Amino acid sequence: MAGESSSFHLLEERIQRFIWSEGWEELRDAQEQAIPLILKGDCDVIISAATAAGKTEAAFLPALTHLLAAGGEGLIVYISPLKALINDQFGRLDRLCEQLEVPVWPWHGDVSASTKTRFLAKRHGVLLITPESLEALLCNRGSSVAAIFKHVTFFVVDELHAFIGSERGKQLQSLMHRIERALNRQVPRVGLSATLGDMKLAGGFLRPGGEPAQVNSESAGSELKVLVKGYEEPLVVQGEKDGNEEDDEPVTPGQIAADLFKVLRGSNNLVFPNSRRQVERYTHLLNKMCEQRKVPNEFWPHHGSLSKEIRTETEAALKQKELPATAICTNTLELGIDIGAVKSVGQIGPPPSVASLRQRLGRSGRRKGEPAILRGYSVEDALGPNANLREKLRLDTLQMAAMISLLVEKWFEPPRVQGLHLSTLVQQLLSSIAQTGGASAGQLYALLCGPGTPFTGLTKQEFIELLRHLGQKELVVQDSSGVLLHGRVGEKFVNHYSFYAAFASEEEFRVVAGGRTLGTLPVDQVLLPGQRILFAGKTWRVDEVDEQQKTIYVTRAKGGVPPAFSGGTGRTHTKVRQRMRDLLDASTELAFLDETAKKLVAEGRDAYVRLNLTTEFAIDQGRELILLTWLGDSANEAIACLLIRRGFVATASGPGVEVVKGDRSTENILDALEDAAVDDTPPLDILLADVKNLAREKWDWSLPEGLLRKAYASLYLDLDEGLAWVREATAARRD
DNA sequence: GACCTGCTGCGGGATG
Repeated sequence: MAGESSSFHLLEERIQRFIWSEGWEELRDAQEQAIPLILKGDCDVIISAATAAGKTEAAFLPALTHLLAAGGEGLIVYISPLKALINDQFGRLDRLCEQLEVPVWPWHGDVSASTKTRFLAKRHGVLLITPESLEALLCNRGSSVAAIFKHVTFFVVDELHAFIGSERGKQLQSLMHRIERALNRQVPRVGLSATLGDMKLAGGFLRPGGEPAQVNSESAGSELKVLVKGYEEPLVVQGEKDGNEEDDEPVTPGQIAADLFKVLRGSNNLVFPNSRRQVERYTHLLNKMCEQRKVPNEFWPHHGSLSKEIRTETEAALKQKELPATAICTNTLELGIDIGAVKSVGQIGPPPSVASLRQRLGRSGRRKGEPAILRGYSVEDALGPNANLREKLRLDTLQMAAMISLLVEKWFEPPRVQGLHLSTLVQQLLSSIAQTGGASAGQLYALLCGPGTPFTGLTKQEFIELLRHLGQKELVVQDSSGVLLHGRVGEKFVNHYSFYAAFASEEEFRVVAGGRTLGTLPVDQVLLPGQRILFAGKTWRVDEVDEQQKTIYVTRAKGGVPPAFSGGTGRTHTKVRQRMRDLLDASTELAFLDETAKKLVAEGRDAYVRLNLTTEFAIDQGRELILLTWLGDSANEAIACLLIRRGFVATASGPGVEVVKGDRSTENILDALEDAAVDDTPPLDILLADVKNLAREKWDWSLPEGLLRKAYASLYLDLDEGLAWVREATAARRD
């Protein structure tokens, strides 16, 4: 190592000795690159490297060297999205830091108050903390913030991609910013991630307006093996049931479980079936198979609704080396908690995104010379006389194939940094008032919305409008000298511990039909009267949405035909949809598909040709017209809004937009599209005037309508892309 | 027909 590594010699002597004693043969590429950059302690750095490529060491070896060179009284603040990750990192760092005589302080909700008190007395070393705990520190110890963080030398943000695009990410930006403002100096920020689609965008997230130094360590091109198996769920013929409940169960999960049992036993693996319900179903099937064959169980469940004990048990089964273990899990096992390497990753149904698939696959093939193995399972319904467009085109299988082909090309979705997250601005305003004991509107605007701040771009006029609105809601009040304080309601929120999280716990609408509650529905879809929803196995028409009572009133829709597209998982990017269309349009063989999956793709291609989809984009389905755009969800939703504004009932749905025809013809709808194409781009207040239920984030309920529309559009609508499609599509029609 | 994350201060009582 001494001869080849230049960075090794830059490290503090005791750190060098630690590396020798660990028996590391060489520094990893990311570490070699990052050490000289971080060592200087004067710039932001973003490190993108594969899982287990030693990213945390790449940050900490030089950061600790820098800290020791400055006399050892400095503080490194490491911020993690998970408590479990803090516990893991504490174990890894504490051994090294003990030899350096640098204290390591874990700080999250499960950490004892005595540890926290001891840190507050010492204030140096390495602090491992969550955004929520940091928020609590700023809120409750506002007057000491400058003293507590006086000697901070670095912010290290782990799993950066897990923060981008969410309220929590905006909160993190704001917390680091507020500490810097309290100190009146910049603190170098180091961001770590395995999955950043666009380093420039991620850099702008790490520091608004910033351009950090980049360390991009491509994984040494470890080989990827992929096999996708197709399955066809037979049609249930009406009248054939004999009352035996077993007959109602789909048959493909049993077939898939049998395959998993056969190929996964004897090794460690992860299987992602995309929902908690499916996790339960597959774990149950696999446990039964182990039992029937009188072999020890090797299959363990892991998802967010399971108790901590059960989750820990599954993690322990994966970690121990004596017996093989496979976890059936949701994305709880996507982030970097320590479960060791796995042989293969199973994916049942299309993954939520290419980035997520890549993150999942990062758990496999981590040892030198071993390939990463992906086993995909794709299920389609057998085609009957009533098959809808989605089924005919075999869209799930196409999406799986498109995502894998993009993964192989090393493409994945860029981080979604465009969201304004004004919900979090409300939280940060209330928290800043707690921190300072009160502040003027001008001070708060400069702190949170000025140049280089997390909420830059909000005009002073909009800010005043927001403050007025918060005043009406009694979240803030202004005293006679103009200082803003907590209002009666604001006080209540801030003084409860639930205030520290920037994200809301799941909120659901009740679905009511004729005075009877059918159940609850999570609020993640635009709803307006006239829309049809699928719920409890039946189709309904939405009559009224009561946002105060959080209730959706529905009546049975005639016919009972389920919607042609029923929305997918996650938000699908335009690039994925275009790849799906390219695959339908081509005849190339996809080598990673088995015979059944190939047959399914061939059927999709046949339907694509038969329906003339090479040239036609408007597909008449009788009750609805489907506009097949092959765009991402944000563009489709923008197109739906353009039509809603012109009096239609339209919904973004899968690769297109579904428009209810009612008493209007296909020509009427296409005429409206043409009008939208030639008109000026409508302002949001007009575009979203009739759309209800825009509130998505924790504090959205407290925003004035105009800002709520702006916040919603920033995250969910791509009007430019939608309009570009409308113009192109209607131009083709005129020709 | 998705999924995930997080949480303080204080008072009362027991124990060393």
